[in-house]
Amino acid sequence: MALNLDPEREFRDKLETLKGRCREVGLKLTHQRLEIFRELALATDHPSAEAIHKRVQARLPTISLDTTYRTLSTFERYGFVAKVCVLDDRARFCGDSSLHHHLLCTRCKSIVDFPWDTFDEVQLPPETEGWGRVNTVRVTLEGICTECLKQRDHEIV
Amino acid sequence: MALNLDPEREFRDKLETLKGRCREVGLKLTHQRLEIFRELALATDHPSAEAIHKRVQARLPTISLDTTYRTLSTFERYGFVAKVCVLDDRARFCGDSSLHHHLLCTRCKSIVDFPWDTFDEVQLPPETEGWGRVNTVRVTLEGICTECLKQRDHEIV
DNA sequence: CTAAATGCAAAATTTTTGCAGTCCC
DNA sequence: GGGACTGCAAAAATTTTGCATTTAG
Repeated sequence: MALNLDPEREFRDKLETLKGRCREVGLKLTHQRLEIFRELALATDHPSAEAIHKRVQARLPTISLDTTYRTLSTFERYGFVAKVCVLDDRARFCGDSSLHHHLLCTRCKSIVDFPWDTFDEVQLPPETEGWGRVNTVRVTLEGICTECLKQRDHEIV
Repeated sequence: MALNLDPEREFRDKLETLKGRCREVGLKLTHQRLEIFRELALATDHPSAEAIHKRVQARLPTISLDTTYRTLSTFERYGFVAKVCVLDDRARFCGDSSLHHHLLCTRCKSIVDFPWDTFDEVQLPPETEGWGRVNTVRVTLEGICTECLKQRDHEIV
């Protein structure tokens, strides 16, 4: 959702950050990695590894699917991108590693980000005390998006 | 977490519900389905399809893995069990279809349920308005459980 | 120049499917 | 008894890996 008035500008900033991080940890910034990162940073639809691969192929026709997997895995390990789960079979990815939550349409599997500032400071319930150290709070709202509600009226779920 | 003073008793209640629901929708209650349901209803660790299969094999040595998959899929379609996502590769299942949330240890991948009564009536942020119809609110707290914190001291995440 | 990354092909893993026989209702 | 369900085997789908070659730093 996070309004993006100048996506290209924002992308350039993200790219600078990426370059810096890669230098810090000794990762090489190849064409393939660069394009995969661009695709994810500019995408708003949380594509799967295969979808990312197809999109990147438009710019780098020779990129292989396994490199896409390897790169996503590497990026995820360093926190440059995030894996999002859809209760489906394939993983979906997110170029925005800042804190946000997800709206998931269980019919068309679309995912939309949304912020929830007041929730970010919410107090966790007492039942979670003693469990360990909580690092991230992820809220997923499941439902049916307006598009799908329009299309087919009232089926089951 | 939900304290279970008499799991067998509670299981019998769940079983009656299952029988009723199956009759309603015309599903046959086979040995295989019964044992898969029992395993999940009594489990607290959100096993994978393969783990469920192995456990059920102790009682039904001839049950096949594909039947396990088919049954879990059927049960999920009817809402008798739930699929839980671990950002890992394999799906994990939950025999408790009532409203609750999850604590996920990113190190050992253990999942613990917890209730959050005050949260259940929380007001969603304005950014979600107009998206569509929200059916479920799922909160996942990611972190490191005490067991893992004890074992290996302070590694990266 | 050198270690790391890529592409290819092949494998591993997880999940699904067709079909003949079996079992619940 | 009849249609739904199971087991078997085989396939499909997703993700990972070994190795020779290429490339970034």
